Amino acid sequence: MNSFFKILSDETRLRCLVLLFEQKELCVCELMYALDLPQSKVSRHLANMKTQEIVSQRREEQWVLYSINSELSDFQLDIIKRCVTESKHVAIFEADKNRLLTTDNR
Amino acid sequence: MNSFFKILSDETRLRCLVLLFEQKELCVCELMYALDLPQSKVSRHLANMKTQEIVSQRREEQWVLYSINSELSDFQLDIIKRCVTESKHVAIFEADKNRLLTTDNR
DNA sequence: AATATGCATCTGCATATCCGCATATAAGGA
DNA sequence: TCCTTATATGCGGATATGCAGATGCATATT
Repeated sequence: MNSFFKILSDETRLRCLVLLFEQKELCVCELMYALDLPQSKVSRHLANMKTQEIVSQRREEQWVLYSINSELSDFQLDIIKRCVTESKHVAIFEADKNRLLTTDNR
Repeated sequence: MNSFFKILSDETRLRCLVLLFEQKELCVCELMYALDLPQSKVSRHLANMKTQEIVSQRREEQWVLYSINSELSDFQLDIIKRCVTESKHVAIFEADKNRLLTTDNR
């Protein structure tokens, strides 16, 4: 149970999850633009979450699309949903969403 | 937001919070019996959570009674509640509760 | 072929976190 | 005052975590 919170305890990972929850699928480059963070940093955290089976990957042409793992437990999903709700009152998350919408999609 | 998850990401702290949520107030020695962990470890994590204003303290004679801070945000409280629900399906948390009930109260 | 792009991974480093042990402090009672 | 119990904390060591930058590699694109 606490290992799931370890994932959420890093700001970068939490920001990724909030975006992924709302957007279904995002590639690494979309996430790095939205979060305004270096590619290696974003990629590393996604890899981490993939290992912990919090997100899934699928390749489409040159992009790797990440999404929330559809097999998360109700518990995990409830917590993420609650974070998404909460994120609407938190500036950094709103800024992420704005940047995401104003980038050319890939 | 993620700093709250950092608190929950440690198993000892999470176990403390689940017990505190259900029992209103517990002293350090009750918690160390329930969790079966050394006093310094329990005390240190409680001090940590007090600094982060997740729990409160009050002294009663020789005991220091800890409780969930009554000023937590709805968000924080929702998450903890969800953990308490989840904990009913997780062995280690149930074991904690059993030990707590079978110790002489202080 | 040469170049660009998207992504993953390794290295080296700094810092944070957690722990046990020993000791300090505080309250209560003999 | 001395002892016991309850709690807090300083210290040192082990481990974990996070980061930037470089590199590798596969797949476009020209």
